[in-house]
Amino acid sequence: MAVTIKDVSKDADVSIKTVSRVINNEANVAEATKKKVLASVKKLGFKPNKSAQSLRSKKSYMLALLYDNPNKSYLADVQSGIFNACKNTGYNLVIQECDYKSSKLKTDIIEFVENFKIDGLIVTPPLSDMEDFLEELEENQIDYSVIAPSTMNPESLYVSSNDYEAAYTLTSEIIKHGHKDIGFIKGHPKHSASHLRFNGYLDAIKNHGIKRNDQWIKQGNFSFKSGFDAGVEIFHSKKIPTAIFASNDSMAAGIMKSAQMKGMQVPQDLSLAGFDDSPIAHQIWPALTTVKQPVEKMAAHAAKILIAKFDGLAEKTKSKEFKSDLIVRESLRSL
Amino acid sequence: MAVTIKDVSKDADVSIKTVSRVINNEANVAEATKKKVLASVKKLGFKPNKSAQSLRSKKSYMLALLYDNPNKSYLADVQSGIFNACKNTGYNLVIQECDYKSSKLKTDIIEFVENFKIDGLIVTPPLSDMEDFLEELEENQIDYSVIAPSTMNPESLYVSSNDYEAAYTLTSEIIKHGHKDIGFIKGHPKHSASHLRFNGYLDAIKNHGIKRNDQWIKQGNFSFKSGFDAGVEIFHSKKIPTAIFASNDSMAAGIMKSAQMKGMQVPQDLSLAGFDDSPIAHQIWPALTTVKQPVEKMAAHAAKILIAKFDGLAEKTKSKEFKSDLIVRESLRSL
DNA sequence: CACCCCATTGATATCGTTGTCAAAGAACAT
DNA sequence: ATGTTCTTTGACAACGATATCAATGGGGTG
Repeated sequence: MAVTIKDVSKDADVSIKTVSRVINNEANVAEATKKKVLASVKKLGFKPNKSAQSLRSKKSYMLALLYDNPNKSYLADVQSGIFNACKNTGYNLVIQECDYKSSKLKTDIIEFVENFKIDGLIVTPPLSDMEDFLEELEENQIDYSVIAPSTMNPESLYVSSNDYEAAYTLTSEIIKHGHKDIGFIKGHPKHSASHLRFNGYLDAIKNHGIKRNDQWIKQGNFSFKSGFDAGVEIFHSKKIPTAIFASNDSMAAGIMKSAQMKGMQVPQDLSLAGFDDSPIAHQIWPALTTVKQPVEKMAAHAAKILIAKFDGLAEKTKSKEFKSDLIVRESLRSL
Repeated sequence: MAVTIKDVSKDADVSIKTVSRVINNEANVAEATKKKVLASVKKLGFKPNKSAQSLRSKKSYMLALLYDNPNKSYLADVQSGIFNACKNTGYNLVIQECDYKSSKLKTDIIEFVENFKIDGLIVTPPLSDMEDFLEELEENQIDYSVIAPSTMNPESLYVSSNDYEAAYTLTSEIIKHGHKDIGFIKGHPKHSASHLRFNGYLDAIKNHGIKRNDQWIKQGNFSFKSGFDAGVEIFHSKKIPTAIFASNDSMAAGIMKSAQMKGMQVPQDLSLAGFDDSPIAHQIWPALTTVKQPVEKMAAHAAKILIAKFDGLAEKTKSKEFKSDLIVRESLRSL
């Protein structure tokens, strides 16, 4: 049989409430008592029973990750980050796949949270961009932390990245390499990152005196196929750009494939850039110039601020914007 | 406040124990009583409190997925499969990253299971190949279900795939395309799938009267880089094979990159085949000939048989071997 | 010295289920 | 009619923690 709080209280010769106070770090416990209790805890190897804690305190010590069909490597990174943040905190991670288009989304999630007494949610794009969904959570007093939200409410918990600046920088880099005819593939319209990246691109070409050419600007949805299709379309134009900036790496890889199938060489005939630095960026040849976001760190931080809130340490850990790094690889050449 | 079993018992005018009997589908409840209770349950929208159930019955209604740094898309597929199997069963999924090399692995996992009262584990490679680890689980009476185990113990719960046959078939297909000089990149030595695939290759060439050439057989570890390195090595040989079969797609992509960097064209100068049909297989050009395993279905089945065991339906859902599909794409050409 | 205050501690109720065990009543055999 | 067995049901304890609130005692104040 496992060690219970009762065993500890007997061993340390105090009441069970005092043991409870110690393991919960409550105030007003004499230093000597605390030491005595902690010694017994260690000696007996006592671990509080989660179910009992949960039942009494209405907390489950579980966070849930909400996602909707993201890029697989993105998901893995996010998970990994959260996982590391949870380590040694007593919290655990439950994953929950959602369908952002479902009309039952809100009720399903709320029911899930109530049913499992989930303490808090970590919300990823595109769910993070659904204002009404987040509002619903607030109305139901569900705590959450958002990764890459579209509007950064200073009241709420979030982590964001500098998508706009990074896209601006990358576009400038392409221009510095001598390119003037630069196409752009937009990301999934429901992701706020898509618009940020697009605006970064637009402002960068504008500030460098380059006119926007809508023939070279295509709508994608972050999938490989949408990039491939966009590439096929662009390569049908009379004039072909010398460089294309895709809003993520999968789409850039799609363009590369469509270019190569047309007999074009990257980067000799076409320079390419992506975004995210997902595994495929360096697993193809030539490797993609791209922007690396610290996804794992961001996810870890999202978890940390949520846990900090529960533990009343909100002051120490706050919402934060993370910086991305430009990674220049072979797919971009100088003209 | 949420509806409790007490509310239901009052509404249905029975004791709480009877309500408990009904919601747990216990025997010896009169049909009329059962109906009455179920009506109240529905009317009040009663959902049993997981924490209380868990505390009293020592079950958590949680499965844990154990994995160690797998291919990201594999992980996502496995998760997705388990997730679907859990839907509407009342079980949920917790994920647990492990380090198979850690000396504390066993104790860590056992502690984790006890701490969170995890009902059962789903074990993926390479953990599924560690006999002593699985034995330790049995000794501690921890229920588990294994994905792709190295030895298929009919007593235990597992799902497997026909790695050997698939590798044999794929190799035969390469031979049918006229290749006689066929290299092979082995997978991670701790994964039983690596050996199965290698043996499938070996037997296929042998049965077709082709002699094994160890210069073209390299040890990899399933990573892109290990494939790349193996490619570099092989292309340094005096004689270069006309085709290479890599034990997974990442390594095949690595070889492709190293070939392309050397100025070789795939499949004109070299045919390639991979295994797994991971996203990269069709995101590069030429797309990889490969073998597709129904990973999601396998994972779902692994979860199902575990849950069936808990619910006493073991007879209905059993361990099972899944068949893989050969997918021939452009990376393989006829000589 | 009497008084109050505050820090510390503990006895006991409580969370919402399931487990134990016994009672009540129906069914059947003697 | 009586005894035996089986089905159905409920009263109450138990799971292992936290919450409430009152008791204790040391220290400061007038």
